[in-house]
Amino acid sequence: MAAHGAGDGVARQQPAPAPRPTLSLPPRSADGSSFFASAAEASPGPLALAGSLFPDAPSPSFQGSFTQLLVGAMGPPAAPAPAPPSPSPFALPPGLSPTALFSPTGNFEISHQQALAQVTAQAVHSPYSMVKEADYSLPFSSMTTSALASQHVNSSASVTPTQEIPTLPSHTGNNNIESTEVSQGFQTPALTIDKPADDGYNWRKYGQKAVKGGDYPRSYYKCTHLSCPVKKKVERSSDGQITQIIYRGQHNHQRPPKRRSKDGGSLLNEEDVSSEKEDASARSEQGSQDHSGKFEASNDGIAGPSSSRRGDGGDQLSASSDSEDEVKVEGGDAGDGNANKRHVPAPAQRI
DNA sequence: AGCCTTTGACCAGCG
DNA sequence: TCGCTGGTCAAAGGC
Repeated sequence: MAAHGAGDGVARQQPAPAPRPTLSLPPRSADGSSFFASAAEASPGPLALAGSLFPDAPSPSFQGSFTQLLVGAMGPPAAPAPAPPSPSPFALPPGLSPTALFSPTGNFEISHQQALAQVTAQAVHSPYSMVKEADYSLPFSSMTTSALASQHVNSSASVTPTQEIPTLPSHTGNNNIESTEVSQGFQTPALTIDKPADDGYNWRKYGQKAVKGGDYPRSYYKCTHLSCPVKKKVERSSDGQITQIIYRGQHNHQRPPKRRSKDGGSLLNEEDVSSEKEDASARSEQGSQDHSGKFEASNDGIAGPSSSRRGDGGDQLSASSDSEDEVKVEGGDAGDGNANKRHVPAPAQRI
């Protein structure tokens, strides 16, 4: 109720033509019914998934931009570590040492600061730590990088790529995909930009709502690509910093070719090109990770004036699976950076 | 001119 | 069955 505001100046009259299908994406998206998971088949599992995420993470291109991210995985001292199936559920990118994120045992060995330090250093390349929500509930002690990141970020404020991880290829051939959420925890920049994450895709915000558990409104974004079903939810902290990003679905297209690299400068060129190539091939095997693996810092994730945002036409997936993948990305900075649910009493009220 | 963001309302699922 | 919450739609406005 409160959230749903009561009166608005816009008296929205609905002719109520026809009951809209739950997920039906209007004209823009063709099938709106379910999130495809074609890629799902290809994905071996979280591990592979993660691994594929950062295939070539360490790339010079990153330097300029991604500063933040990462760290999310560092949890408070006593991480529950529900004993995941395997010691380290996630394959980290070459450049990133696992220890920075998790200890082999599942516990976090390093202290915040340490981790931070390492992470920071490495974060530049690969920011993520993925956690399967289902498996763990890592309380991300946020803050960590944020401060740090913020510094970096500040320099390139407008560029802040925030977190990326477009859509994981899918999470694996999981059986219970229903609500499986892979959460990747990493911190986000202290930046407060509207564009939550520039993963190279263009997103359109289609909604915002104050969720109960969260203090702040959660924003809903859709990939603007024609028939791309990918959506993402972005939660922010009081500062406006992104605390969590949940990707849902997989891109059935490649990243938009052109992306202005204003500040970040280096992002796409090389990667883009190569990524596209890889994409094609990779897609068959991995789904759509390619993008995931690359972090591009571009400031215009969404409103990129330059390229034609829509209509690349790349839809080939047969969207036919109901598996919805949700990938969580946490960027926290809020003190509570709790991964899954933070119990925040006050449901932020929207002004 | 077109796209994106904002924002209230509607709808469905769940407890 | 009712109420709550989350998710999505769609009009209006802005860039």
